[in-house]
Amino acid sequence: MISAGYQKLAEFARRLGGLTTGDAATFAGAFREMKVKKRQFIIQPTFPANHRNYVVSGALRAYVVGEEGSEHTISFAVEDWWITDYNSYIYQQPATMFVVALEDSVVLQIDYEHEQILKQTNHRFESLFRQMAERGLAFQQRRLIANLTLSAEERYDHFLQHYPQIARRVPQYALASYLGMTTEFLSKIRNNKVRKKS
Amino acid sequence: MISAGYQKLAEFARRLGGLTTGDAATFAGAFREMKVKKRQFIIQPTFPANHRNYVVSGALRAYVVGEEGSEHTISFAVEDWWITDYNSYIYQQPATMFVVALEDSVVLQIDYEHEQILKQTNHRFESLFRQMAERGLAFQQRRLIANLTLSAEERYDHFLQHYPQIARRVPQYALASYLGMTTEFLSKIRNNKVRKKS
DNA sequence: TTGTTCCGATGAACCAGATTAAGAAAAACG
DNA sequence: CGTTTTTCTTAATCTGGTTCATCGGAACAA
Repeated sequence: MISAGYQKLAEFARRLGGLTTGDAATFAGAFREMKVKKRQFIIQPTFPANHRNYVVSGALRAYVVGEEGSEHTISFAVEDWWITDYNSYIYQQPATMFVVALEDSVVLQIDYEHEQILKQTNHRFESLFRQMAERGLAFQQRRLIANLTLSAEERYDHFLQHYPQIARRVPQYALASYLGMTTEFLSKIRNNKVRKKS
Repeated sequence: MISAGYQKLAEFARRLGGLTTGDAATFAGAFREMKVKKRQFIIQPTFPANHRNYVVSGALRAYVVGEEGSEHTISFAVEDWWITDYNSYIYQQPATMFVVALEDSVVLQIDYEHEQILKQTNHRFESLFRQMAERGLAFQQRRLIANLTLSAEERYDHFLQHYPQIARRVPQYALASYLGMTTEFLSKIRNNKVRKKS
């Protein structure tokens, strides 16, 4: 009996990559399951990020720490999302991010070498990874636009609109640092304590 | 006699994708050359971005226009770089960006359908596009970190360090809006008119 | 159960960077 | 060329968001 996690991942591969059931199973089979406790790290600076992680359940957060010690959230991942220090993973260089579990979670990990083999053995796997990267890139670009274009309050509203589940689920300090503002200010926005125009 | 532009693109494909000389020529052959005059647009909102553009010479700029009419530069592209409205291109939806030439330029364009055919016909082409997307994603992530982590002045210094040629080449208003600040403030930074700490 | 540590709320003082307005310099153009 | 348009500079003023400091509650450990 295959775990529910592997089935979710296989379904993901079938949906996005158009893989056959057999190929999807092969794909998922290259991953190994890992349980992560709340507050446990799966990626830390200095060490290279050796895995790409598919989230089966729970929630994780990637962040960097600035000069003065302030944390800046780079990404969240909940069920059916992916997370890693992408820059570290693809270039196989030391990570600059932390990736930590916000809740007890289950992830499926593939390591760099296995991923290379997968991509070489089947054109469709290669295509799947390409699509994941392209979607990630498009996502990042949309986020960048939001950051450049919107005010703090608008960024929060925008996030709420697009990811209401996540906004409710992650701690406020994590969301604030994702949106590029302080916890205090997000608190004020949430409680409507910000002077509005007119 | 093949134009110098096609040779540059073929060289790019050989270098990044590890293509044979023959494959690289096939790859480059799927593109068509286009001359773009300064101030000419190659992508505009409403129309879908039908092409991925490789810059042979010149410089281009992608930007969005916010509510109130302010421009925000999303990316620059000079020789040997790529540019398009990625979100529009991969999902084949109406563009939200403008892409305009900052100088008279020459670009090589491939349209969406031709790209799909390329990817299907040769695993190595698929792999090349995957790598381009991955690098783009890693690049975006580094930029996001810089935006979240650094002050306006630090962002400028950081950019200068990494892309001194571009900083000198593009108009100041374009650079300022790329770095997420006003032209006026960038002017102050450049002329050391910003109050420094101690 | 009682510390202890973490997390969010609130308010006052402060500041990095925006806005506004005007002119100077440089580039485009006929 | 000279003229027109675009780009850059400077300075005064203003503001969205930060910083700092304090408090209350919830989660957590022992």
